[in-house]
Amino acid sequence: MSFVPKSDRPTILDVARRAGVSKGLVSFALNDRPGVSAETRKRILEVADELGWRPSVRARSLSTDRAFALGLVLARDPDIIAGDPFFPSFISGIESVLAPAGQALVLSMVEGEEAEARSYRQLASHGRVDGVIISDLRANDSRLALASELELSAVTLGRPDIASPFPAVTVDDAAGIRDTVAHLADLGHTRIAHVGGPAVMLHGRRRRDSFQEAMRERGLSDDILIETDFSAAEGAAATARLLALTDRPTAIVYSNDPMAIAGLGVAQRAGLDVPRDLSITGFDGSDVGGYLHPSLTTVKTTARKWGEAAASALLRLIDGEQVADIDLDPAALVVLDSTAPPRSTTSGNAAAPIHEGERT
Amino acid sequence: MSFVPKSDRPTILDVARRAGVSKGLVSFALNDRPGVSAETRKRILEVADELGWRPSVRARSLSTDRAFALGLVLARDPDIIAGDPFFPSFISGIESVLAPAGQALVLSMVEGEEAEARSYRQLASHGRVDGVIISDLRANDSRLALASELELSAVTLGRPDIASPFPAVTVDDAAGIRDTVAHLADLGHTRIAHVGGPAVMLHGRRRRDSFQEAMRERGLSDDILIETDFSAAEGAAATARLLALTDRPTAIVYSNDPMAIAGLGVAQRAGLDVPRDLSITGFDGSDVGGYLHPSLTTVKTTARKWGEAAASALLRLIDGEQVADIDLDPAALVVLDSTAPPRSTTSGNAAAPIHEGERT
DNA sequence: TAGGGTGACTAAACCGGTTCAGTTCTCCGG
DNA sequence: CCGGAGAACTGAACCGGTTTAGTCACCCTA
Repeated sequence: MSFVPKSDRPTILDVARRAGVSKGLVSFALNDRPGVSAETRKRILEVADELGWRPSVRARSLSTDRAFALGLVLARDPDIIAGDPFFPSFISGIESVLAPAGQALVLSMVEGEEAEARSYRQLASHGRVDGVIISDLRANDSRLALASELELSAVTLGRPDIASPFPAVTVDDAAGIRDTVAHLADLGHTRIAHVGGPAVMLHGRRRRDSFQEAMRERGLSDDILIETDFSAAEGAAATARLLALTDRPTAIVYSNDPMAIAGLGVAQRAGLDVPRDLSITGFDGSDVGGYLHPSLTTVKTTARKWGEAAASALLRLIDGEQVADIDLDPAALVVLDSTAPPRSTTSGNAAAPIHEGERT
Repeated sequence: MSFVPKSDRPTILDVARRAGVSKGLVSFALNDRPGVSAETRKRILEVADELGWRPSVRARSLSTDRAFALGLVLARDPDIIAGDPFFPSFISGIESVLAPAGQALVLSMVEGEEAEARSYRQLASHGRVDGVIISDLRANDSRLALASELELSAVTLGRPDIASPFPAVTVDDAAGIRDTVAHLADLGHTRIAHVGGPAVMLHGRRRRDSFQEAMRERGLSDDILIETDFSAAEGAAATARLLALTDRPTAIVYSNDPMAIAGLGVAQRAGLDVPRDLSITGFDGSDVGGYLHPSLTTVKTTARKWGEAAASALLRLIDGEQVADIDLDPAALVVLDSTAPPRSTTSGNAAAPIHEGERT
């Protein structure tokens, strides 16, 4: 009859017995609650340490009705997210806050708004998360009401267009767009187009509005606009349409990098010299943009910081703190080689022919 | 004294009382266990449905010692992941299996191997997940032993180079590389370079080995190799070095798309005409590659299917099933415009000058 | 010296499931 | 007609924490 070593991790009861107290007192000591004498607390913590005891998240979860986890639901087409450098950096920012706090991130990637709502409901009803980060805000976004209904805490990325019970963590990308327009206008461009994201997405709309505002301020016409779904495919299609215009723009401001890169390809395939025949700018700063020929002038946002700020705000909110809106450093224009003065400031008709051996 | 409506969700006890049975029996009925008569089971399930009862994941978690969640730990630099279209599609594939199964995905993004190990330990000790998907396998990967030690179930993406207790879910990317080399050789290329990922990563190494093998089979020299970290930056640097060779290659096979795109930019900036002076191929098939000028010949892997297969294999494994290795459809070459016959098959010295108005 | 207040601590209920040891009832064979 | 097996079901322990009500010793005050 040999001694069987107990392989299981110690529980609060092991600690209590070893310290000669009740398990309730161990719980008090651990959670810094009053009613424990200083020396007893010390002894308990020492024993806990000695035994290598870590309280079970599951048990705490059941008794405190908390998940100790945050949720992020992404509802965009994976192919579009794939081109977007935002989320990996953003998530790594979240993670850097969560890991030290002993919290976890539950990620859900779905397609379509119904699946999105279902996902939120599932996270809530399964008690998987205590709060959610609401990204890619849409106009009149139903997720605000949904999160309230589900009694989830939440922070929004950007400020909603409707009354919101949740703190917003914001980056002023309007500044980046304004700088972009100013940069192009200073170079001498007057016909500037904007290829934007879906207007139903607030940041898509905001960038478009900022574009128009900046154009008007300069006395330039603000109506060469095309709305897309943020995909490279639609960015390419939009570019083709713009280049086919009789009085075509000399510069295009894209709302993200994948579209700008696709647009660059389309322009080059049409025989245009970028930036001499056409200036191009992106948004969100992908790594690869800097290595294109020409390298891409873009607006860099600080996705990682955004993730950190959102996660820590949400944790504080869940802890019952009052959390105010947070404004992060504005997005910054990075000027590289895809922008230059238009070929001829006065007469723009010396441009290269639009059509040329296109394939596909 | 008014009646206070009970806002909380029903528990198993509510169901039991309403059905006139003990809560144990409700549990049996729910889990399809023997010992419940057909009509009683029916009644219980009806009552459960009527009350809208869903068993609490937390409570089940505590009593069954299961998390009902899977973990994915990504240990690459976020900037590198950002350029890689693989993970979003992969994750969406995972999700499509998990959501209907009532399981969740816990995602962790860290930098460095120590942080990676810490993350696995935390997931395990907090009981956050029942199993993990091990991606980006490395040579002699310590995570296999770690997962065993932590008593986590696991599946690996690709076959490890050491004995593994876990099922592998594999895509034969060797086929894609072989096809790529065959395609280039058929076009008449003889000096073909390979810009690969880190050799410590098995898929980086595998692609390189496949490249060398395919080259040797054709009787071509297989030693123009550069190893990188998969980043656009190193892809660009590698390209610059290759172009500076006295007898420079007429084609470059890159191990992922971001490097190929960066390489394309470098070549063009050096005044080369791609594909006439230099053919270029990518790997993994980013969305944007198809819109570049020239559009990028690449190898498309089915990331989404990979995610589905890995998740469902892992769920079955956790359920105690025996799971065999799974081989998915091999990666397929997609020929677009970035590959063409070399300018001159016999004498290659009519190439354009390397240096030209470079900025940055 | 009784009464009241306070600090330290314990016992037990509780969170919402699962599981196991029994209990009851029915049916069947000898 | 009795004994035993098996099906259907119950009651309670259990998972590992938190929380509340209550006990006890001690000190201070009138």
